[in-house]
Amino acid sequence: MDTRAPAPDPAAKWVTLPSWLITQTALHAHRLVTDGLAAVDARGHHFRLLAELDRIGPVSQATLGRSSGIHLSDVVAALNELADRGLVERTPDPVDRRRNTVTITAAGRRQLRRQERRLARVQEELLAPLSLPEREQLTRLLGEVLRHHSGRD
Amino acid sequence: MDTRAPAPDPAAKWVTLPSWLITQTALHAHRLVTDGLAAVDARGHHFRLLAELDRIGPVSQATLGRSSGIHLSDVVAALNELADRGLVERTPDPVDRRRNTVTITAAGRRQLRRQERRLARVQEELLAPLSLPEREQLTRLLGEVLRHHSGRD
DNA sequence: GGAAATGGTTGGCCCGGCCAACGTTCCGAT
DNA sequence: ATCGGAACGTTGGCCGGGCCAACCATTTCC
Repeated sequence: MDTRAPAPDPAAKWVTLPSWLITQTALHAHRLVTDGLAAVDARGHHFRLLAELDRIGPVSQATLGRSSGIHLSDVVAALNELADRGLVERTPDPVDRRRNTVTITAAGRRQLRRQERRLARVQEELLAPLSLPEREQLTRLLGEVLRHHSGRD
Repeated sequence: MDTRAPAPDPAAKWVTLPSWLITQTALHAHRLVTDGLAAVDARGHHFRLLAELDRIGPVSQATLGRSSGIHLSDVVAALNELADRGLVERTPDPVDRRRNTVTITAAGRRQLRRQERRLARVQEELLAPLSLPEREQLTRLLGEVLRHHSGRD
């Protein structure tokens, strides 16, 4: 068959619903990010975890999950993959034996830099059609909406 | 354990990346839409299919999939569910026996109205923190980005 | 000392987007 | 007129990201 992503008929009225515009734009953004990260053998979770690890230093998996907004069960899985690649180290916490202390390795930091470079280019690509003030407008508005829906929902 | 959606630490620098803002806002939008539709026992695909069916009249599944931007294999599944609920009718096309002609029923149209009402309220909820001109700005900018990434990728 | 909370792990579900394979039917070019 | 390629419908499967439940070990609080 086809088989490819068909773009919906622009005449449909629902394609102008804000919820549609946002989720659809997000789909493209997600694709760009996914592809960009895949080019350095990573996925979204990997980046977020490494970035937080680099920012806040060695922590337990639970606090890492909290500060990166990733569900603990997913943290476990992603951390396994990162550890397999030697980008991260898991060592038992001597003071609290329930905990694993997770530390980013030098290789992990290098990989993080690669990912950051990649993602920077993705932003450029994503917002290509917008002028600089428009980009700022957009991020401001999105930030506003996001903040509103973050405190409580 | 927790178990709840943790919000990432706002101090992380990656939470200001446009790609993050968009996908994250989309997550909230998606939740609102999903919940709204679930309240009338529907999902996104159902709405899109019914809406297109109502707009363009009886068509084959393939063209329906194209005009609603849904992969054919997913159209089949969603159509099964709609047919089970009596919201849609599948009749073999006499002139081309490969095709099924899909028609929205009266009940389907009523259900569509319910969904539309629901979704209208979702938009309100989603954009609550924005003023009217801001909402227009946002939809304009998103539309722009979306258009840019739709021609080709 | 014992109940409750916390940490890690495993296994599973959902939605939406996608792909591959297969049988049926139709159509166009030779 | 035939025969190859294309379109149609269907099934079954994969992926990413978000989530939940259950479970055991450990620790903290009463």
